[in-house]
Amino acid sequence: MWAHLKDKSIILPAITAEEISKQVEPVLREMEKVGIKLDIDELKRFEGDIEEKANDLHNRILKIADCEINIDSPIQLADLLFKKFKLPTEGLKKTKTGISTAAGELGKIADKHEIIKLILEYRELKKLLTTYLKPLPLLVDEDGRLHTHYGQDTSTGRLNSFEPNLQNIPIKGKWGPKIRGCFVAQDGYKLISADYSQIELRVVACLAEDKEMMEAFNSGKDIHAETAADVFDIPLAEVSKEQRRFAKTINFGVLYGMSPYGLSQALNIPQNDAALYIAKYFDVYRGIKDYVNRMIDKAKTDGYVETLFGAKRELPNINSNYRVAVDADERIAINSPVQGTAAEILKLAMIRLADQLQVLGEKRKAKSEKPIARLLLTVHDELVVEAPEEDAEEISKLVKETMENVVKLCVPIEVEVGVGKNWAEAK
DNA sequence: ACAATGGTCC
DNA sequence: ACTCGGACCATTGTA
Repeated sequence: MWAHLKDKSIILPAITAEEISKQVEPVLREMEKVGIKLDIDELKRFEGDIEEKANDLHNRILKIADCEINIDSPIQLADLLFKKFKLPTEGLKKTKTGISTAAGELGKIADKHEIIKLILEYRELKKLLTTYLKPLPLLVDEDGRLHTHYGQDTSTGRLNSFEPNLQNIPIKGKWGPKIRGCFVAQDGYKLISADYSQIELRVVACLAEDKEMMEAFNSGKDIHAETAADVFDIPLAEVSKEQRRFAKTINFGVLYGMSPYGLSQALNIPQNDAALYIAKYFDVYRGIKDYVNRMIDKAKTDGYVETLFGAKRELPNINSNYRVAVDADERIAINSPVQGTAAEILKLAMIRLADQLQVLGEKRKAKSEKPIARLLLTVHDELVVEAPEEDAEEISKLVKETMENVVKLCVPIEVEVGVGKNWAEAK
């Protein structure tokens, strides 16, 4: 499917998707066994702080509600907001059971009643408590380390993490970095975080062989600003914050098979405007437009699409009579090769890195008893490594080099590395 | 036990 | 009326 790419600037190792999955397997098992240290004392302190705040919010909400409802029940909450308080439901999404109380919907009526802000804040804290702060300490071993399990049974080839999932540890908001900061290096060690910069956009630029997007990656540092300049047809220096934000959303939207409606929702603009931006985007990035059409055609003809290393994704509904099902499969056809190829690049990097760290460990064995650097975590486009303090800077360079050179695409692959005592600091 | 709802991450 | 890719997990409420 991608054979035509391979005789150009792209250089891929001779390995199949199947073989990548097989070879990454022992790497995953070792990472599970090693685990990552959790600073339980620190986590408990945050738990106490947040529990107190959540309780306070809970009390204030019930006082305003002036009745005994369960705030955690969307049904009861909707009754309170839309029946008792008669808040406007116009423009709010509906669910099978009534009016949606999802954060995005409540945000739309946040200025209609003081209780909304309290509910949103309560929800945020409750989430942190029940999903992270309370359960995680129960799962650490006698050495204070947390051992996730990694799987590969996803539809795109990405890795998944469970019991516990360490791929959705908070990072945003006031508390995110504090919680991530509780994932720490063991004594005498540092954590190295290395993440691919815009890997999926770089991949699609290459799969699509889009001249303009390749140029953006080759020339500029800030791809979203470059895209804004291209789409709004202005010099890079004149791109406003707003325009960059738009461009960023469109760039992401492309990877997901965005519709005018989806973009209008994401940007909170009229659907007509969104349609115009998309049209302009595809006008500028002709190659991307062609890629989208090629993937849909391919799916309709063959019933599947595939990644750069040949992992297939079946699309059983692509020729169905139900438009929603067809639309859904079309979006998958657009996204899967991109997401899947990015996943393959990361897994390949893990295989290579594990290998190099192994070699390094053997060399060092003579001099020191200390285990050398070890791979701890993988989060889709990021790797977390634990290395002896004195080696951390050197190892971080090795990690970066390895990740950047595991394949050669038509645009440079860039990896951002950071070193720190904990996961938050390393990012 | 399971569906529905909601929320965290990339 | 509804709509954007891929995961995991908590809670409610029903079966």
